[in-house]
Amino acid sequence: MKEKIDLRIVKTNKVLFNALITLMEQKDFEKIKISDICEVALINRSTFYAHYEDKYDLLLAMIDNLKQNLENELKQNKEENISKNYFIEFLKILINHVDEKRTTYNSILKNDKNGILIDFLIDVSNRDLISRLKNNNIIKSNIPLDIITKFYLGGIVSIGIDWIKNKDKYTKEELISYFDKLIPDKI
Amino acid sequence: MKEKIDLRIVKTNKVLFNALITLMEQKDFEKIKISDICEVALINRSTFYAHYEDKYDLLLAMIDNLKQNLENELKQNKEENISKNYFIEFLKILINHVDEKRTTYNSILKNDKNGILIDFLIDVSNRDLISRLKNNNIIKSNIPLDIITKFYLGGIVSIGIDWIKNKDKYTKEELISYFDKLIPDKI
DNA sequence: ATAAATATCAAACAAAAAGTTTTATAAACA
DNA sequence: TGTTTATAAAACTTTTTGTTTGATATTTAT
Repeated sequence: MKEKIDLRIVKTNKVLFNALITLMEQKDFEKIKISDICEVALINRSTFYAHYEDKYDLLLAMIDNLKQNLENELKQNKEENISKNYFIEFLKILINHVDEKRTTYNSILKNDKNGILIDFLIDVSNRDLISRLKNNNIIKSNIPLDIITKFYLGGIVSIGIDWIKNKDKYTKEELISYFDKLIPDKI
Repeated sequence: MKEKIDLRIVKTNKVLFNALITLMEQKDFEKIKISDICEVALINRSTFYAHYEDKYDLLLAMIDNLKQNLENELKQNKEENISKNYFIEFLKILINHVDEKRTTYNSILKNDKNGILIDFLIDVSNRDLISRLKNNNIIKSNIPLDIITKFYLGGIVSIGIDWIKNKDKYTKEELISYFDKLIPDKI
């Protein structure tokens, strides 16, 4: 089913991802040159072009990789842990995931690439959020469901962005308790 | 107090803004060349460099211009109309403003520049939102105020983005009623 | 209406970055 | 161990950026 990928390719991708993150911490995405990336990654420029069209292509691949990591962590938890409060469970995993990869997320957000992040969060969290909102007044209030989910996820991402940018402003536990209060369960 | 700006400069700025919007509808911001912009704007490339450092500089100027427009519309309304429900009033003006400049906002959002938009909205709407949230349970729930405002504004922007992208999915009136229901007044 | 100021244009230029190609080498695979 | 294939190195072309010059046209101010 899943083909083995040449170790060299895996390695090259890794150093490219790391180089991009490092550079995005230092300067605007727009100002980063492909030659900069290769220099930091210690690979040849022709090798870069063998894998990616341009730096934007590389960025998308990196974000896709992040998403896969998160999805794996979520799947693993679903198998082990069967709690009733799916959404809070989801938020805990999300927050831990982001916390562990804070540098990466920070560099993405610093460069205004959060539209991509919101889409991916919506994709990944929709079901759990809906399970939380079911049976409450909001969901009965004839507002379309996609509007409701966009609203709460937008709010979560907005706070999340602030949290990533301002490390140690709030603890993870505080964050979860805020979300818990702001997103209606049963009213 | 305010100095007169040479008509030629005003004109150049206008065609540059328009050209950028036109191009952002067609392709990614990253892929737009300064020579493209000048070609569409029908100005010389050296004229571009006389005004802006690069295309990002131009984008920021364009967004700043939008913000000033919105602020003027808000100020005007504040003088004419003294309603008690400041925040809904604010939302109405905001929605009309965005609707009139839909192409512009759409092109900005398509290109993942919404981080900038959220900051500017927070800047522009904070007071009215807080006036709405005062005296309700949320604000008494010992969640920091900036968390609360970020949450609701993030939600509003997230829905707004969807609305701009999917024209005519909901009417302006529906949109306002959704916001009104989703953002607690008194509970 | 005219003079002075200045923004734009045109064209040529230098420099930087992107992107391609070839061959040799080294690493991974089977 | 032999075969495959990714990477490196280096030279090269093309594209795009950014700057400079002087001539021209437009705007402003008198």
